[in-house]
Amino acid sequence: MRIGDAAAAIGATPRALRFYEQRGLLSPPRRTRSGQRDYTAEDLAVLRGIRYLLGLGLTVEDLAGLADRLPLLAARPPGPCRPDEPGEPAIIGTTVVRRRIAALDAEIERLTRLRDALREGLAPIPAGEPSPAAGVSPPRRR
Amino acid sequence: MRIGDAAAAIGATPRALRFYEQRGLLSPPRRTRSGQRDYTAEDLAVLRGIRYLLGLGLTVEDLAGLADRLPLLAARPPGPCRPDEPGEPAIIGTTVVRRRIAALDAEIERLTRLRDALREGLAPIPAGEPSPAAGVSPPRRR
DNA sequence: CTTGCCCCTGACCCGCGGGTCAGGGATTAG
DNA sequence: CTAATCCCTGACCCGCGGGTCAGGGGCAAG
Repeated sequence: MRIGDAAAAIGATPRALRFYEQRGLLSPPRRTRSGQRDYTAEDLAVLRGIRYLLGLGLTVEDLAGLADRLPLLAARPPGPCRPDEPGEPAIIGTTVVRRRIAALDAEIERLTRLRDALREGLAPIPAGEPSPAAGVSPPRRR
Repeated sequence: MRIGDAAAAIGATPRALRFYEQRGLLSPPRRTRSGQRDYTAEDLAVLRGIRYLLGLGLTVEDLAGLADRLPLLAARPPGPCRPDEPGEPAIIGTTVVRRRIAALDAEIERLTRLRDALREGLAPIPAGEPSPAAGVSPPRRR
């Protein structure tokens, strides 16, 4: 299956598939004699898993760190993950996922505070220099 | 007052001050004969207002749309804003602020759903193409 | 006069998940 | 054979709030 059809099958674009490959989320698919990418059904399953996890809020970088487990996840019989089972792909419960949840929590709290401050109305503008940690610019990770 | 001192006084950088000026948040300050920017106390007050509102979550673009009201806000005696008073700078209660609050609400809800899905554990990967509206990529405004 | 710090403008850089183009080759239908 | 459609790589683009550099001028102290 060539890249255009594969992309359409999972609801993505050819560009996205090449991008995932470049970032190491997906092992490079076979090529035809003329150099065109040829995706197998297993590749499609892995790609669906990638899209699913991205949709859950994980980043491309997160998934690059889990790349070796992604085929296992895709091959696993459907059903909720049991992180404590040995042999589970253990995507959930990994450090990456816990960190992402913590990051989401922090971001949610930050936005909630902002919204409340804005809703509260305009308090007097503090005279001194605003605390630099007040974060006028969004958090630059790493 | 030259730009370095002005920036230090409000807890920003010279670059940020030039940036606000370029984006129309701040009316261009006077220049010395040699072309250096010279900030007055009123300029500093407006700048503090800008930093404060940015810290509340408004964007530079939002403030550019309110630029004419910012000096009024800075000159106003301190105290909470009463949006219904005539003559108030009426920053709060303007369309811009309501839109920003709505945007924050939407973003908070989106992140909350993501976090819950991630916390929930790994549901089976849906077989079909993931709904393209599921927003694997963050919302591209406008 | 020199040294050292400040200021000027213009231009490119960041993260993130790709979109979009440019220039060239492959595949397929008619 | 030709035309249409696909695919390849490499490079630049987006928003956002500035950071950082490059190359040149200003200004005060010693």
